[in-house]
Amino acid sequence: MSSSQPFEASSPIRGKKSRFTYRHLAQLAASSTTCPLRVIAHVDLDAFYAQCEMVRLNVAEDQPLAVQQWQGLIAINYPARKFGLNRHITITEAKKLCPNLICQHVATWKEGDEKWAYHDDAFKNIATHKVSLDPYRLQSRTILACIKEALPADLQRVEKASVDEVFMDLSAQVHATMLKRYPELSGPPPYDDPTESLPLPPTTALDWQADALIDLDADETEEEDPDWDDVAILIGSEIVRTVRAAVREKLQYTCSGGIAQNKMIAKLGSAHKKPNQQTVVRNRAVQKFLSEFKFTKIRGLGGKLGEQITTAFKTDTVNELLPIAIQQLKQKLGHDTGTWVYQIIRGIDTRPTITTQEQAIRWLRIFSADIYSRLVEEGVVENKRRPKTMNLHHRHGSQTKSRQAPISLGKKIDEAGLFELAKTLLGQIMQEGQVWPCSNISLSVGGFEDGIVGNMGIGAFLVKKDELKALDTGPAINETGQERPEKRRRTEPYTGIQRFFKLDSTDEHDDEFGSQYLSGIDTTSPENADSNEEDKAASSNLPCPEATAGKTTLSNRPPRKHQQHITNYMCDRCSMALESAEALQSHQDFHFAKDLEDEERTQVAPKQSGAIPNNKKSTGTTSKKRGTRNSKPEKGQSKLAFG
DNA sequence: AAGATCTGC
DNA sequence: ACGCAGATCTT
Repeated sequence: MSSSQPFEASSPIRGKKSRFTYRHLAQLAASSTTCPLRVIAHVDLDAFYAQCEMVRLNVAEDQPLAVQQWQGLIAINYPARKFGLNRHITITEAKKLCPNLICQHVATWKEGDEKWAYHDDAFKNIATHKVSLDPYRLQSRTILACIKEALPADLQRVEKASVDEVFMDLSAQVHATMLKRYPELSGPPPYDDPTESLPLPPTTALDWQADALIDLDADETEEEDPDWDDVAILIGSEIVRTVRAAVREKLQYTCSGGIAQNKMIAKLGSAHKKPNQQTVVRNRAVQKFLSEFKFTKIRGLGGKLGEQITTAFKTDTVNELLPIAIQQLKQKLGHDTGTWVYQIIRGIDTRPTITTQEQAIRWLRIFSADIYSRLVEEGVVENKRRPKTMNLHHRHGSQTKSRQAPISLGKKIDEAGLFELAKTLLGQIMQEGQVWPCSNISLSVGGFEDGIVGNMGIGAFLVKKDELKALDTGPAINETGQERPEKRRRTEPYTGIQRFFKLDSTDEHDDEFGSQYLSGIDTTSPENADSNEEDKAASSNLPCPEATAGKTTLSNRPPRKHQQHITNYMCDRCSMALESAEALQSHQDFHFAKDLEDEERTQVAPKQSGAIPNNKKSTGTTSKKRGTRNSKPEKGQSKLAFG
């Protein structure tokens, strides 16, 4: 239990203002990922496989039980853990330590059977049986449905993170509850100015009930009045308690919860006290909470990257990593990874998502221009090389989708054509189910072929789309009835396994294709290179048969190498890309100020804002301005940052 | 699309 | 420390 005391009721301190504004409140309603009031919960089933078996076999709650897979144990319930059992001991050791233990083998498919079943003798039939985890997946689905049922249909945002974990963005629901409980928040902001501070919450004691409450950071005191983020997270905690009670009552399962401002902290929170408890990590407690961890506990740092950091900085604790300057981190880990680590150990795990089709299309315009400029460098204009397919990747929560399409033969490749094709692919992705908010969208072209110098004349423009598509995969004859040049045909993927020419491959060296393939464009250009010498050596002068543009990288994973990283912060109003959340915020405030000015001048609220750099009707203009990859983008303009 | 590798459980 | 599955990366 927490050692902290509950808040004392006291009168509001006059003259003090909330740190939050009406804009923040509106962002909360919209579940904006950058909202400082945001409430995220992580719910984790306790020893999940073991609980599944307990429920299935209807054994007593305090009965020690382990789930067996061949000769090993893959799950131990909490009663059994009291006997010192863990996943790495043998069955015999386990039984010795806990004679009363139930060892239940997982279900298996028996050779020839039509369905999996629980076989008593499975553990000695490893040769003829195959493990089935289907029972757990089925339970997982039932539990997820139960969780969703416990939340308001119109405000819920539930994301399945794994078979036994769920993230919930409670922001919208918390917002609704706040308005109900504190009617003073419902009114319009003073002067209709969303940058106005909210009134402070009344300082009646916040009732944290039985939650494990993480102590506040050293420089914070409980005596200070709570602000709205404390209220929001408290409401979130109430919701989580309700959800857990529903799962417990309807399905018998216990789970643990973490409530915090972002996914990373929420997940650490749910693991903090188990089983059957929930932990609240208030914003004012994040630093203290985090500093006590080994950073290898943080998602994404458990593996090679964590090892790399440990080696580089001779520590595995968050505390000792905190004083390391961001430049140092960048130097040892690369620009993107360094930046990510710097932020993640400070509990910062929030990047904006793409929330509308319009916003996605604005990115696609940028990506198309970027890819086109790379293609120009590749000699696409001179028909030296030509990509055959375009691929659009998309991510919504944990769900990813991708669509690809052939790039019409015969047609000249240009920026507008690429953009149109990209939009078509986006349309296809949007046709099936939930799409927004989207945490990752990326565009690539691939399947490069060397110089097509055949007679691809005016006839190409007279062929319908569908016919072109057929030609793409069909016989090696072009639309004018001519056979394709020999060189072209030889690069077709006959086998279904893709093969690539080296960029600089020649007729004499065709047989080497694929040997030096590198996925993703080499972004380690000299002027932007990070100081990882090994990487530089590996990537310089290597062929780049695939051009990828655009990653709005998922915030809860470290960035990857060899992937171009595009500034994630784009203004909704004018498509301008900014370097940071702070920059975006002040940029938007600029819009706001300008709107007010305009309003005063004209007395009529103009809906249109000022500059729209990327929405000019001719994409050609912007692409010229952006120029080739060698020209550094101007500050404040749409900008590509290279990792 | 298929195989390889990484990661977490 | 092992076996498995899902995600991500490579080809």
